[in-house]
Amino acid sequence: MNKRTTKALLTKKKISEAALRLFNEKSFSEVTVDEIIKETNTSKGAFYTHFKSKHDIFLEKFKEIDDYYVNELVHLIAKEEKYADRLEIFLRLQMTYIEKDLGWDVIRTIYEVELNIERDSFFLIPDRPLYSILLDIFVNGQKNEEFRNDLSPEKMMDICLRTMRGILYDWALRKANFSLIEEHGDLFRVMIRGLMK
Amino acid sequence: MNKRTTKALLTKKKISEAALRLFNEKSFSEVTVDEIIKETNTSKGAFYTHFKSKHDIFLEKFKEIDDYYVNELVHLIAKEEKYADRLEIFLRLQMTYIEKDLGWDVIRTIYEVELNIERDSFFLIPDRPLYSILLDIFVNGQKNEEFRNDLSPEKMMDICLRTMRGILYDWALRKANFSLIEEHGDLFRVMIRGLMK
DNA sequence: TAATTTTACAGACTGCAGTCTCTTTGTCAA
DNA sequence: TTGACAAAGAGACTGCAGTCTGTAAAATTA
Repeated sequence: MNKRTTKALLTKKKISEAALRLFNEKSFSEVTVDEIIKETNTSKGAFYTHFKSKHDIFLEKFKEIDDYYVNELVHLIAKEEKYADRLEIFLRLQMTYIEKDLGWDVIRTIYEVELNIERDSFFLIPDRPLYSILLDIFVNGQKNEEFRNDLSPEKMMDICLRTMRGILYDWALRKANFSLIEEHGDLFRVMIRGLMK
Repeated sequence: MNKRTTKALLTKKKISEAALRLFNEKSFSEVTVDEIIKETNTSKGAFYTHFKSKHDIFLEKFKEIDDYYVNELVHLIAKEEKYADRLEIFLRLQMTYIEKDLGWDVIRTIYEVELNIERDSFFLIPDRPLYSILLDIFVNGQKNEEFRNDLSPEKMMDICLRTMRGILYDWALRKANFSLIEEHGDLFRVMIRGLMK
């Protein structure tokens, strides 16, 4: 780690922290890049050497949190015997995390940005830990004779992901005017019932 | 209808038609407002007296199509005896219409724009015919003892809408790299199974 | 029919994300 | 040590959606 890299990393950190703080104080769309660089005494050049876009700075942090948190969840569900229970608890913890820690504006922004054509998608990265956790549940839940086996585990994971995206999209759309924690259960229980033997 | 109004309506139509043609030729995001007004020999002033935004011109047409088509669907499903069958057929026809007639870019654009905070949402308008059709199915399907009755029809409609949004969001996200017509069945059958007695 | 008001429209202007070019300064090979 | 190179950063510039102000002509009122 030489002098130049150290300084560069510091600049990146400075920009990232200021930006995230501002996103939090206002909302993502109300913060401008000019504001961020003014606040940090940097420049457009500095900003765009470190981040591909204004969204990128946001997604980078999100990835970090997402990975960390999802990995934590694995341990919390591992003690459940039934995979259907693991799934239910996992989904509940996810929704709780999203509602309490991430919040509405974060989800709204991510779901909006993911549909931008120019940018590369985060949801489509195949090795998100979220995907392997779900797949594991369905593979083993089928072996355990809990889930139907006329659908492949991959198919079931797709169904589950689409259902999650549906409620999260709706939550973002409605500006969080219902509680994810309270309402996710109805939808997911219907889905799980449809997936069981 | 006086002279001024007639001319204004003509201008609006001219802009709308040119814009929709261009959106179709390229894609929504590749067409600029400047291009539209140049093509139609009009001006920013003209454009923005008739449309609230570039998205608006698009949504206006979409509403029209949506209403027309959804109203048509009512008749096509009315002959089915079982409400669960009505629901399944309705969903299949919807997905077919979306995949064949609307296309991926239209759905992508709408789902993206709906998450914009500044604009008023189309999905949240309570009297979309889509909503009354679904509600009718659940109300009568419950009376008919087909669907479970520990969930209100409104709740069931929410579940159904969220599931639809989930698959459509995913389809838009994946740039239509799977066929809605072929794949919607797995998801919706799981949902319907979860909703049945 | 003259005076006043309204409105469709023209086009200059603003705000913002993102790009491009140029400069400075640290790094590395000889 | 020095000369070539690379990479961090500065800031002017571009492209685009949307706003603002001014104007001509139609509609309305007197």
